Amino acid sequence: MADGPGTQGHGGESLLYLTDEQLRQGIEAMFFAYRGFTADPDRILQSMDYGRAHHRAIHFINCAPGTTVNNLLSILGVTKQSLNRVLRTLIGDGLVESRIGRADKRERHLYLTEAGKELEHKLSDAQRARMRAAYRQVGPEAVAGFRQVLEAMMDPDMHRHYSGLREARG
Amino acid sequence: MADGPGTQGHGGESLLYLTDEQLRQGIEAMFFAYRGFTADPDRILQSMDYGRAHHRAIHFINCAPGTTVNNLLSILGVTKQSLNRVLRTLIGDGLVESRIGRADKRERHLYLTEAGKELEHKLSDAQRARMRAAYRQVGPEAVAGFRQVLEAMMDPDMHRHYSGLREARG
DNA sequence: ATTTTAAGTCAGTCTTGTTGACATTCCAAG
DNA sequence: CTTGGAATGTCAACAAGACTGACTTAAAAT
Repeated sequence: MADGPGTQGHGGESLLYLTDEQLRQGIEAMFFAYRGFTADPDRILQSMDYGRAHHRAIHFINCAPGTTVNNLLSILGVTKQSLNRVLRTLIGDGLVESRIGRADKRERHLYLTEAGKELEHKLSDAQRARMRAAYRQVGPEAVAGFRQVLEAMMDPDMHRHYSGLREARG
Repeated sequence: MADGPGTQGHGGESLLYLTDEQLRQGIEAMFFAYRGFTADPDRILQSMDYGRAHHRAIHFINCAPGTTVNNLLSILGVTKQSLNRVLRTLIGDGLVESRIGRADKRERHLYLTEAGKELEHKLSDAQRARMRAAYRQVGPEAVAGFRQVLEAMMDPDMHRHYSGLREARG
């Protein structure tokens, strides 16, 4: 506990970046940044009676068209009851289409309709705009470091989903 | 829309890190990483009938002892009513002390009690452990980049709070 | 034929956000 | 001094979105 600089038992390189104070700053930065990260889509969603839950569903259905409910469940890390409430409204509003699987008729495969794709674009454009501005401001090396830290912070299960989605897209 | 590589209008340096696909990956990484980021404290809190909101309040009261309710409000970005419910349980459980301001008797100044400090340590130790593991894994340059991107992603208001807290601690 | 799996539903609870109404305190203009 | 805002904080009621648990239906696997 309460590690100071140099108490890591290593030697040689500077370990200043591992002090409790540095870690605390990282924690706060993560907190404030995540708020900024979700702020723009949240504003759009609020004006149409949707919430962040709808955004997440739309995002991952768009990434992996034809995904099953079960698969989406494990990516989002929520219960099926919780997801189902969201999905029901999205299907009812004609943003998502649910097709019965032809191989396994128990499964429902999820797709965005044209209206769904339109909303997805609106939301991700807003989010990407902020991300792009930040990326452009700091340059490619900082972005590479950013991504490395984020990946290292994920739970192994989440990292599996993350790389899975990346590979599926090439 | 749908920027490809090199459509930024700049020239020279590689802008591959600004493609829509790269930005999309950054968005997903942020989503999954934030879940990991909060997972450990969430587990601790769940076992004691508290939630993430309690954690946030405790964290920032610890950073800025004697802060007023109003100040905490603007940092956390919630309504005073929402914060008040959380604060009431924390005060009732003896983790936070609320002292009436001597200059302005409308204000309440907030402090952690010994029990409050104990819980704060437990929570931040868990969160720092994950952060430290990630930091150690990727090295100081990546960490510097991580912090740069996070700062660039914050809303200006949030960035003000963030630097404010940093300066207050030296 | 039985069991397991995928999906959906209904009911109830909890956390945490919201708005609205209200009490207290401060301060400044009359 | 008094009175009328403005600021601060509290109480009450409600909504979104997460959770659990029990249950149904249909299809697949054994």
